[in-house]
Amino acid sequence: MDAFVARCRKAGLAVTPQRLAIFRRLAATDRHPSAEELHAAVRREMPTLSLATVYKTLDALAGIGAVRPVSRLGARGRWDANLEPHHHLVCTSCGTVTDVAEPRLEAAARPAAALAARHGFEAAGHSVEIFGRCAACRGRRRTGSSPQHEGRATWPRR
Amino acid sequence: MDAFVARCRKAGLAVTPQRLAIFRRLAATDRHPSAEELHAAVRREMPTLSLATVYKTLDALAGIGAVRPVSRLGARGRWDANLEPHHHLVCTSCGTVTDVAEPRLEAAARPAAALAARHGFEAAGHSVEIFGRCAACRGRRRTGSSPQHEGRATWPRR
DNA sequence: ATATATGCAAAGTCTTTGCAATTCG
DNA sequence: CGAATTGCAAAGACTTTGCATATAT
Repeated sequence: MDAFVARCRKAGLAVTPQRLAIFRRLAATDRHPSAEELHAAVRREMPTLSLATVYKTLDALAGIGAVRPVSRLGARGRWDANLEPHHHLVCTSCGTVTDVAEPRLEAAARPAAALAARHGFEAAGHSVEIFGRCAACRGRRRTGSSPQHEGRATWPRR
Repeated sequence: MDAFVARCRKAGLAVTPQRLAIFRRLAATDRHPSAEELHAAVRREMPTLSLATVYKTLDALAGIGAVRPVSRLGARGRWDANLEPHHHLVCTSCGTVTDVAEPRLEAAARPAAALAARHGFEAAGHSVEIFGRCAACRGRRRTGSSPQHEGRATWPRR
């Protein structure tokens, strides 16, 4: 919690009761709540909290890397007809997703099935998501100088 | 394409021009389009196609495993304050996401950075998504007898 | 004091649903 | 022909935005 406050200060973000409550709640669960679930939960102790503030806060905290979306693939539905095992390079800057087929990555995830079984989980498949910056975005250079976390939940549409 | 038709027939899904066009388009790209992007694209050759049909079709095709959402994590935004490297067991039946920390998976995914670099991609991290059925859903038993693909894009909210 | 953040309400975007007309098997 | 599918329009769900008020530093 202290680290969180320090992080906010360092980034120039005001430390408000709302942000503290939202972060505390998110840090206390591993259930990967949605904005609405967080809102409902935090609201019990802070009944005036608005849903809009939850959205704004998550965005702000993701921006400083204090929090992150569960998947880097963005919040919108995207579809694939490629049923072969393959993995994804997800650009956290522009949001493009590039397929990669790499047998070594297959082997890599092999311990996964055993791991899953230990949780009583019946694994049907897996996929590896590698996130970072694509060639095009690297070429474009970073705009700012402050550390980039690029934790936004969605990206501009193509 | 023949395989697709066979798959529909086998599953008892009617083979309509709309479904053919949507599948053909999706199979022809690796850009992981959204429903709206597909609609726009297919519409050029089939101007009467409605967006609602695209949604219904993707859902139907995912149900027979002919198509799948890019991520099994669902289309809604979910958040995480756990910044430690960890992976996810995603239940394709109820949609719950369980964290797993497994050092061996870390090591195993090491070829990822090199792989990404070969694509001009600057990897910042990765995560492994293992999908299947969680213990609770296995206990609940399958309802039907036909093959389950459970490719739906979203799950009922908790 | 002043720049930021909050809360509200309205607007915007994405997705689902109900239903009559149409099409597939 | 009977069941399934389509297109439309309306409803629903989720997220963002503008702005006046309140708050953090």
